[in-house]
Amino acid sequence: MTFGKGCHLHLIDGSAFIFRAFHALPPLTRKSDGLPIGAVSGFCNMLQKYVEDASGPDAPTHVAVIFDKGSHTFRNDMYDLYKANREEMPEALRPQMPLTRRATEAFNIACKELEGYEADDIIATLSVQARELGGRVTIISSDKDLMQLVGGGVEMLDAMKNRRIDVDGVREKFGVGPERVVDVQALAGDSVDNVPGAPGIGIKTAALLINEFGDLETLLDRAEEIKQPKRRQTLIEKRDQIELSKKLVQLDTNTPLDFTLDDLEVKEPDPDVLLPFLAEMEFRTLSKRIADKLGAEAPVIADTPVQAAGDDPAPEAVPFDASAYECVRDLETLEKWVAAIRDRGVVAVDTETTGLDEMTVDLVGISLSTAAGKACYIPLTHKTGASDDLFGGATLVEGQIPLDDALACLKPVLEDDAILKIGQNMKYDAKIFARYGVKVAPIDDTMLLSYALHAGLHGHGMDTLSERYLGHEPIPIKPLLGSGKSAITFDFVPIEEASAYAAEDADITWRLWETFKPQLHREKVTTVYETLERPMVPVLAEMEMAGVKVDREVLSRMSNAFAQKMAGLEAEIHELAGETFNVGSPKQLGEILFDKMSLPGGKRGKTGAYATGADVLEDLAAEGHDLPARVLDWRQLSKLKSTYTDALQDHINPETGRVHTSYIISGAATGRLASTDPNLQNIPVRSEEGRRIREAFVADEGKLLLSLDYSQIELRILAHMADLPAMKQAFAEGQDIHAATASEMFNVPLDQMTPEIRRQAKAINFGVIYGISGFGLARNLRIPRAEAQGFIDSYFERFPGIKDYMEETKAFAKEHGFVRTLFGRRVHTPEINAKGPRAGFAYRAAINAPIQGTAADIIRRAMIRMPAAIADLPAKMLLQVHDELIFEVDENAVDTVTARAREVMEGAADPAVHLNVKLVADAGQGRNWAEAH
DNA sequence: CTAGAGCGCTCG
DNA sequence: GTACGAGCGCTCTAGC
Repeated sequence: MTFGKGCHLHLIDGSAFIFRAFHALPPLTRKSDGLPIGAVSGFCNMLQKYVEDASGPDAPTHVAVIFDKGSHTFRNDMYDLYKANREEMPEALRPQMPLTRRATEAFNIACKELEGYEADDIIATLSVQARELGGRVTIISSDKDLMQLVGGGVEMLDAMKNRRIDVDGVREKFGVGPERVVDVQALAGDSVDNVPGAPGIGIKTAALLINEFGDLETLLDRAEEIKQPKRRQTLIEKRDQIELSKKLVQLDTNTPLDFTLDDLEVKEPDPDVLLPFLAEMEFRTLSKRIADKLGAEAPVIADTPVQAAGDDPAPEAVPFDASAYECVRDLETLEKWVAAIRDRGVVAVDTETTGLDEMTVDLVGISLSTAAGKACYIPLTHKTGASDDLFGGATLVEGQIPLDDALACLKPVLEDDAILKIGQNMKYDAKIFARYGVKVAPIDDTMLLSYALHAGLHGHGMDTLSERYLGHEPIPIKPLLGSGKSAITFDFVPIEEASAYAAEDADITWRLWETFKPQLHREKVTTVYETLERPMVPVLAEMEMAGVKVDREVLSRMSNAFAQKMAGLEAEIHELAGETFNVGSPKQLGEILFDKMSLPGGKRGKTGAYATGADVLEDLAAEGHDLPARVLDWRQLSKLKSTYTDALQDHINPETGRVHTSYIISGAATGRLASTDPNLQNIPVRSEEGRRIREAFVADEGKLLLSLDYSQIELRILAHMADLPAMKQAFAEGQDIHAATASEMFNVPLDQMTPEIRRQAKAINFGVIYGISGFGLARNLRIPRAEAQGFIDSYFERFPGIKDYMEETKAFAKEHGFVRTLFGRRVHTPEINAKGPRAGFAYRAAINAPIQGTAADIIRRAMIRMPAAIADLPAKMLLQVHDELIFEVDENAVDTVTARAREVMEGAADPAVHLNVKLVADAGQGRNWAEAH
């Protein structure tokens, strides 16, 4: 059939399909030989789904899958940095690229690519040709670069979200019509493709400008007329760069194709070609399904696994469907769910609450899921009426199971040892349930599964995971709750909407569990998950619920004292400046220092503002300038007041009189915890004035605070891992490690050590842990770079194991894309093979991660064993600060607890790892944290 | 008013 | 252009 009026051309962006498939699926391999095949599998499934969906009245008459070919295109000739910061193709994906071409042909769909051109250019050319012949075009892609083609019978279809994008859709995305999209892109640039654009101008501003001036050329010609000085300057100065950007984003509609639209006519797949291909790939489920469709016999695929048995197949994709969720509004229905859970032995659980602070919020509803697509929501305390009316304006919505009845019904399964409860960030839900008298156990946590598998690759929030691994964008909570002043709490969300949202969360959690759990074995992180991640949940939940007592009076007094001092300093600063300004504004301060007073060294950062960091001000103060010296004092007080004495008071729980932080288990890529709301891991200690904040952290009456901290744990780990005999011996002899290092490096006997030499050695020791560089050390010690490099060279000479460790670690990271701690924790370093400064960052992070991560593993092991070790004593573990644990202990039991805790901490590496350096924990005690430290 | 970016500072 | 890993408060700007 000749292409013409009435024809409908579908153009599929093949690369997008492949990458989507690759990232959405676990790393599947072909059973017979282990060839990575996940992307091909996903690609075939997507093609199959496409073919099924594409039938019907709006079916295409012509279709092609378009691929990129080669990494060098004509755009690189215009701009050699085009797509320069693209990550390299993952190793597992490379061999799959040709297979996806074969797959396309096996489905009997035209498969097109052209050396030196991107798929987008071919798509552009074909779209224009089809339009000129009076046909319609649907581009199956979500790539915004293709939006310039929309209009005049050309539309886009985002296959993942199943959303059509027409001219209005483009307008929504870019603020201009398709014909002006390239103008907006030329201004806004694109960090993914490394299109420079105009710095400081994003899509919103670009659209505004284009709409005002009509098009890019007019805008650039009349740039003088722009009112905002910064924009005007940017557009005038960066004109060449903007014009180049336009050429980069403008698609080529005249690519030299060696085929015509007529060649793309839709053809039925040939079973004799397609089925053998699927058999070769060993896609059992898919070949069966397609064989049924084509009315042919499914090919027999031999089952010759090379991998361990118990290797689960990828979960079959069940589409997300909110209408399939059940809203449970009576006890009989809930009992049916409970029976189903008992039958299944496992359930995904999620709670909905009135806020985010587990210690104060109320339970609003519970959702459950027992299979992909099968989920329910149990509304419990949804209300209606005025949410701010404290006098009964809000009333409970009818048709909800009474809270106590529902909990009584669920409690037996939630506490049943034989039933696994899955959650996403289960610590949150477990704490909520605990407050309602339900002790949830045993558990799995999809957030922690992802963390064990993917630390360093991406975040582990549900939205990220769902989009990445399920290809599904969860219902956002924003539209339900609103924002700002008008925001409501979840109990005022209508049950219908709440139900769809909440049940979906449980459904997603279930599917993530199905996706991740089988991968633990394959990726060899089962032990990490089971001994370092999951057991942290109950331990941290206990610590967080215990909280630490904070004396409001102490903070309040300090706050007043700080305020007075600050007022005095502020007056002095204004006096010295000769005008009043906001001392807290780095921008205004910079202008005073470097413009008005013309002090030396005014360096501007990337936003054009002067840098006024402590290092800059210290240099100026050292030259005898009073104003920067006063500002430094003011800043210190300001920090202490706002972040600590003031903000901390707001975190005192009125019921407990204590501060309950929240630890994020998957917060740091290295295995460290992070503390939030409030962060109790950065309470001041280094300055005398700051340290006094710790006096406000107190023990309850009759008790003391006890602190144990690992002495030099990271250097000890380094000495072990890099095998540094001199350092190991110094530790064995209990020497001052920095002095010993200095002695070794500078040939100074210990009894002649000076503080200055020791200080330098200390800086170098830390530098090594951080992935040392001459530049970094020079800046830290404020010495010339060459001198710093000399220090490093002699360090490497005296401790040759260091160099080997660094080289081996780097090589391992480059080969595998991750590094490991002594306990097997993986920390991914995806940028290690990048180009430019990013590689440097990745390299230093790779050096540091095994050291910092091993220390994190060790204290986690100690924390997990601690509750049992002190169970019979009147003591509670309250806080962790990376290498320190803080307890609250009855006065008369302090010595016993110290001994027990020390034993656990010092033996925490055993028996999994035998360190050839001993671990030492120092202890301190007192009425408050300042005394105990 | 609200959201987000950037800066600066706190800790191990 | 750089030391590694985090969280949070303030200012400033853009946009509703």
